[in-house]
Amino acid sequence: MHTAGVTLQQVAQQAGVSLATASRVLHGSGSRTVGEELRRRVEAAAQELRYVSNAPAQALARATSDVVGLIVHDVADPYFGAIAAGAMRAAREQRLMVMIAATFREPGLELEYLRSLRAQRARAVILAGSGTADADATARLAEEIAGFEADGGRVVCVGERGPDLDTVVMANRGGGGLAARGLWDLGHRRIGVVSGPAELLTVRHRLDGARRALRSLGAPLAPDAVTVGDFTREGGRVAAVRLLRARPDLTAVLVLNDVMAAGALAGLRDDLGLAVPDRVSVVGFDDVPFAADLRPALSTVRLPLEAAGEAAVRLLLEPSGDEPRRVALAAELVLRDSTATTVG
Amino acid sequence: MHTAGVTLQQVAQQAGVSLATASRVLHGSGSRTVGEELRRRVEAAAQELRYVSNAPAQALARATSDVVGLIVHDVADPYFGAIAAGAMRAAREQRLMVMIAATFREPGLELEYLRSLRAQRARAVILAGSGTADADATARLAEEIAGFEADGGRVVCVGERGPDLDTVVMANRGGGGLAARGLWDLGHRRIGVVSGPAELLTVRHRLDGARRALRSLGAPLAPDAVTVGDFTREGGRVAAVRLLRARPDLTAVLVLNDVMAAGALAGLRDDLGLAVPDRVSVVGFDDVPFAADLRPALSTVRLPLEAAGEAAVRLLLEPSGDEPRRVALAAELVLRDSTATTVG
DNA sequence: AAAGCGAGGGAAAGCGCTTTCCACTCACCG
DNA sequence: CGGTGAGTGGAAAGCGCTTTCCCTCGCTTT
Repeated sequence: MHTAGVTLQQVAQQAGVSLATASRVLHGSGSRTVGEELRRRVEAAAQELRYVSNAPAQALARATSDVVGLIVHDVADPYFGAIAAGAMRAAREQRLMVMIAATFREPGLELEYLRSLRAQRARAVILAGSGTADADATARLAEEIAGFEADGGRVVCVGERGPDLDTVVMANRGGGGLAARGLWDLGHRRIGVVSGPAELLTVRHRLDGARRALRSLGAPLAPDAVTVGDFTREGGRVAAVRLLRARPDLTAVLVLNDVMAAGALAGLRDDLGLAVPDRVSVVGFDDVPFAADLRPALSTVRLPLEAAGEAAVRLLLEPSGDEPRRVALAAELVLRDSTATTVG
Repeated sequence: MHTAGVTLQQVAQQAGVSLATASRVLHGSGSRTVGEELRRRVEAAAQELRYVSNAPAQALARATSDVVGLIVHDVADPYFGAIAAGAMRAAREQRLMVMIAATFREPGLELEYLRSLRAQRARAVILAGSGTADADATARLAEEIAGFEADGGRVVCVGERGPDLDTVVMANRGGGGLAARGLWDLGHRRIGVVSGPAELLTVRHRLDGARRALRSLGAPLAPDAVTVGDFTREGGRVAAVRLLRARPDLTAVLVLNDVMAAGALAGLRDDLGLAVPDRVSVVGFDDVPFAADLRPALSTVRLPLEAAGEAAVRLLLEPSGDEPRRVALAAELVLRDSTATTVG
């Protein structure tokens, strides 16, 4: 396999120059120049032989590559899709190749892929998606990250993972507060939360932001006003139904991501027959592309997902300093049709 | 960069064995066995030194790698998200790494990424997303594909690209027919189509399937009943509005993908004030995850997207034969709430 | 005019790994 | 008992490229 490839050696021969010269013409890193005549000959030969350089060989000789890894939970999730799109756009400008790995939400896989990327001698990896509160998994990940960096690679996170890592942080706490206050301003006093798995840091922060805001507003979140579901559409549906059965007095619910919110909307309508927003207001989180197309159009906390992907790639290019770098991205509350004022 | 890595040599030394033996223990391809005692020592040493193999070096020595490329139009598009998810799941089982490249719908980029993957000595590449009818671009792509295969790589397409390529074909024609007949069976006689860019093969086939079905039903599609828009939500909205302004007598419209259909639904409602499905029925194409969450829930032609991604990876693993391989995947019409019977 | 210099070219030493040979050790058999 | 061959271990030749070091050459300096 892959035996038939044309080598630089052959190009050099055909051009009547040395291997070194051919290398300098075709992949030269600037420091050395090659005379006009020879340069022309080499380029012509490469063209003619349809030479394609051998990236692994280059990576070996240079001890670095143009590959950057992107580890996400799920490629089909619009949240990660948006981040990935931003990252790939930025990567393209830097002529980097992006290698995406999906963990399907298994922390073990995350570790495995990080190792694999390390084996690839990827120049950097972006860890997108929330870290978990599982101390053991976090420690092993930290160890692997340290190893990766020791090998000279860069690691940047999108979303909180730990204080020593370069990260693009999105305003999860801030967004949670924004949503809670937005609901409050609409007159809502009995607000519930449909949360995701508590071990996800993102979820914790969002919930925490909402909780604090509500407390400072003088209406602390009751324990039975929070319910947990899977971070999927179905999880959102089930949890929302459970929440409103337990607390039928709630007039508004904050759902901690849009995909779950889509499920919640369906559950409230189809399973419970509750009108949104007349009977209960719903606010989502993320503002994924389809949020505006749900009916009622979903009010949600917008996170600059694509920008986060781009920021991550930019961060990658800066050498890591002594201080961990942080880029903070703000959230914004987008009120659409799933929220209404209440007299209650 | 990447200088600090532990090498196999060091592991061998620490274990007191030769490089060859260490290689056989750690990456051995089965043909040779190593004695119990030495094997144990090597494994212990690797563990202790935290050895991580150098994939580029392996790729160089073996002349093959574990990377497979996946070229899509847009990672944020749920259509590709689903295909990618299927592919990654299958790849994982085979311990392959998937490298995703997004072309953002520029044919030139597709070529560039294919070259780049070839340079990486990727074991295979999956070309997802429709080919184009542009003969020049297709020819240059074919040439690059031939080069890739000459180097020993495999190429598999998802969606029609050319008769000589191994491909996973989805029933685009069949699906178009299904949708048309479905609408017909609901009593619709004046049916329009919101199409995507005509140079996309997928679009052509879908349109062609609908056209044929309608013709055989005795109600050929009038030229002014077809309108073209961008393959995006906004493109769908604009085109649908244009179509129904030009042909207000239409009682049903087939939109050639779900993302566009979401836009069409919005346009018909907000711009034109036309009730769906009472005044006009809408059928989409693909059945992306959010289709059921649109209101009215979108009737659509379901394509087995994840299965297609998986099938592509499986196809990759089979050696390419003399005959190009084809895997055909069926479409299915899913009737939800955006379609209704009409009295005609 | 001798020395110094910068620029362009090539030889060759790796980069870290796989794999082909070759060497050696033991049964085991004729 | 030499011969045979299976089972193991190691030496070493690459894989295709980058890069250091050295050499030559044509000029400018003093």
